[in-house]
Amino acid sequence: MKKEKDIVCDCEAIHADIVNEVKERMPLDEDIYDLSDFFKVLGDSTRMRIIWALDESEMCVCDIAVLLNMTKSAISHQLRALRNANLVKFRKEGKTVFYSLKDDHVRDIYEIGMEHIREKYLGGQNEKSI
Amino acid sequence: MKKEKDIVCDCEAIHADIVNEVKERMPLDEDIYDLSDFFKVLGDSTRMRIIWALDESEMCVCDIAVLLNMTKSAISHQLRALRNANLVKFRKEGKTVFYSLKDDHVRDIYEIGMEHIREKYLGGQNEKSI
DNA sequence: ATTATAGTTGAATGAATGCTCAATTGTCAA
DNA sequence: TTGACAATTGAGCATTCATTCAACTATAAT
Repeated sequence: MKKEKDIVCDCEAIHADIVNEVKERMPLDEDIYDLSDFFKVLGDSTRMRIIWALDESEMCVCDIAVLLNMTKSAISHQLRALRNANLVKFRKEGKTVFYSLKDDHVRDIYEIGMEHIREKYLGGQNEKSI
Repeated sequence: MKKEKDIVCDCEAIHADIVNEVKERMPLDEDIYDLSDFFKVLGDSTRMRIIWALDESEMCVCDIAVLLNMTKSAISHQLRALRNANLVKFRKEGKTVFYSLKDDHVRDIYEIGMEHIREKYLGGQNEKSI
């Protein structure tokens, strides 16, 4: 543990007024952590493919594994992450477990994400010399 | 044309019809990677705090470092990630570099994120898995 | 009970990643 | 030029994380 008095930063605030003002408005660390943890779940291509697939249709673990050409174990691990993030729900039917998206938040979110991605290339602010 | 020979999964598709149907609708891998990479940038608490701070006010690297109690180097590294993700822009003024948010997408995105987080605890029927 | 299948879990491993440290660039002022 | 400061960069290190592997549970059929 570090002592509170330790100066972590190797500089002084250049604009102390702005820093202090922003500091007062900063949200709780807990909220920041929750939010970034949530996005962290979306920040993996395997989980994103699972989400995309479940947005098309409810599917069992085996189906997803075949679809994505991965092992059931790998899929199951990632489904747990999605469950913990409250992004998917499931129902059991015999030996089979069917997963599906929990709500429409995910759809909204990756639509905005795609919008941003597209603008990144359309707006071509740099290195797009046409 | 594709044989099912190169299947890595340790199982057969239980519902082949659904799998094939979803497979046709799956987006390009490249789009999936771009999208998950985008969310990956938001999936870190330091970067999320920077974004939140820049949403309040334009700031220089040193200000952000003091605000978050981190080194300029650490902040600079993360700002580069945010630049690469097209989330922030900057302007130089002498030795100082001022960063700010590039557009309103970020705001929209973390508002939806917060909405999801809140519902997670309100509706929370997800129990701990042992 | 035995066998088979669907799914989960924990440990291990290799890759990805965030921060630190040291060196460097670029700018301003004596 | 010299020194100081803002900022960037690359290497090294420690931690995190996704996948693999093996073992395990649970359900169904014979």
